[in-house]
Amino acid sequence: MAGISRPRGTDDLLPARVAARERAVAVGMEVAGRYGYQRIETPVFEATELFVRGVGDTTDVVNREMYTFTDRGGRSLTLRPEGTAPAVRAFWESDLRQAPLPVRLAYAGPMFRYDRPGRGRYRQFNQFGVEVLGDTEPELDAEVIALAWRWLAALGVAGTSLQLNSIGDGECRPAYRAALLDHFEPHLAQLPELDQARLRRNPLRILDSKELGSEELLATAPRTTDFLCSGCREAFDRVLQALQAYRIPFALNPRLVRGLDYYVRTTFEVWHEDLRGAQNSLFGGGRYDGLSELLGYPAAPGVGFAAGLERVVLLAPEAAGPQPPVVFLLAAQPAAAATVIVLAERLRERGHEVICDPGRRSLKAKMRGAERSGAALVVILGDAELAAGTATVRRLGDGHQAEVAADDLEQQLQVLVPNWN
RNA sequence: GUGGCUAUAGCUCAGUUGGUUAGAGUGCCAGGUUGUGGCCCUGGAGGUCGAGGGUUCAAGUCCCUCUAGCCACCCCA
Repeated sequence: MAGISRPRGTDDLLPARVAARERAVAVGMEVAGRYGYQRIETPVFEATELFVRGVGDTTDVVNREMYTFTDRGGRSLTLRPEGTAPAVRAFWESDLRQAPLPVRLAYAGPMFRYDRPGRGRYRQFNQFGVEVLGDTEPELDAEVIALAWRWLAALGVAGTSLQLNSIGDGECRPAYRAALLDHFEPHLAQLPELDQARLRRNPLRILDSKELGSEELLATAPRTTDFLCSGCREAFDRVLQALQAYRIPFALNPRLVRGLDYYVRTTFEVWHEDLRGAQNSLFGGGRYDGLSELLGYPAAPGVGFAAGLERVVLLAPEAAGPQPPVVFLLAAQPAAAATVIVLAERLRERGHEVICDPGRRSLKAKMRGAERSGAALVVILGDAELAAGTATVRRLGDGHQAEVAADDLEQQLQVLVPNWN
């Protein structure tokens, strides 16, 4: 087809899919509200520096996936690739910092990453996420996970598994990193090229390698959880205990490392069996106690998660909720057109959903239109009704039909459809 | 960013070894006598066969480039 098509990796949402996504967000905000989280919105673009410093300049997100541009004032701006760094910035720039800690926040909105598109992966995608700022209590990690878990349950998403790990902090991670390097270094030459590069750039990343040549070495590699310092060890134990109290099943996954640099201690992802291969991650998150300082602010520990709404919606069963009854008002003859419009407006003012067809098409065509619109009732006005001051009301479905006084239309409609609201 | 597969009406797809005006189902519009939907019947609109080049007497069918989607990798949501 000629003409201009939408940019790669973007999508037009038709009414049914808009409704599905809005439902996912609404349910998420409702569940979050029950845990005391309040919604915020931050700009879609931010200073580029916010992500370079927050997410980390060794990450793919920053290296090659950012939509960065210079505005007319010479500032380098970036369409946000994630929501955590903006939330921390907003915390410090607003009076949230004076609120009692911890601050519990929820957000939803579009994110942008210049990645190669595929099923469940878009260049503009939507996330729902929460952040808890200003507190290091490990039970908060479990709270965030619980909230996310309940959200999926409320949407009817089944077949998920919670993958959990602790990657330590500034105190114990250097020792672990050294042990990891010791383990792989003697065999460096035999490793696939990709994994050699990983060891150089970001050693932890080798843990989620899927390269065949590394399998054996990975199986015997040291585990993050064996190197935790006492602080991290105790915190992780408390997370596990809290999750048990929440009755949330989890799978310990010592090879779960996350791609963003700011994570410490708890990391987690939720996987789904039907999302094959690369895009099996429904959402991910973790603790990021050092992020605030990376951004140049005072310390503010935090924990949170972000979920990909496109992937969640892909797995959520259709919610075919009860549709409000719709009235279809039509003119049988041109003379009734004005009256049809007047009556339609009167019903709309009272909150009813009304489709109006005062045009010149045949009655038969209009009736077919009414049928296909999904309306519950048709109101017909023509020469006969005008002369008598009445309206003909027909119930689609069973074909019941009645003549009612036009002035009394709304009340008569309620009689014909008992559960009218 | 790497490799592979795919691309024909709004949608789902046919289209035989390259050969006349490219089809079906569904959807859409209109009719089947005068003011009535669903079922049925009939008719109509709608495609520069993703875009651009090339080979050939002849290309939807073969070749190249580009674009987009899907799969695997990379990475993540």
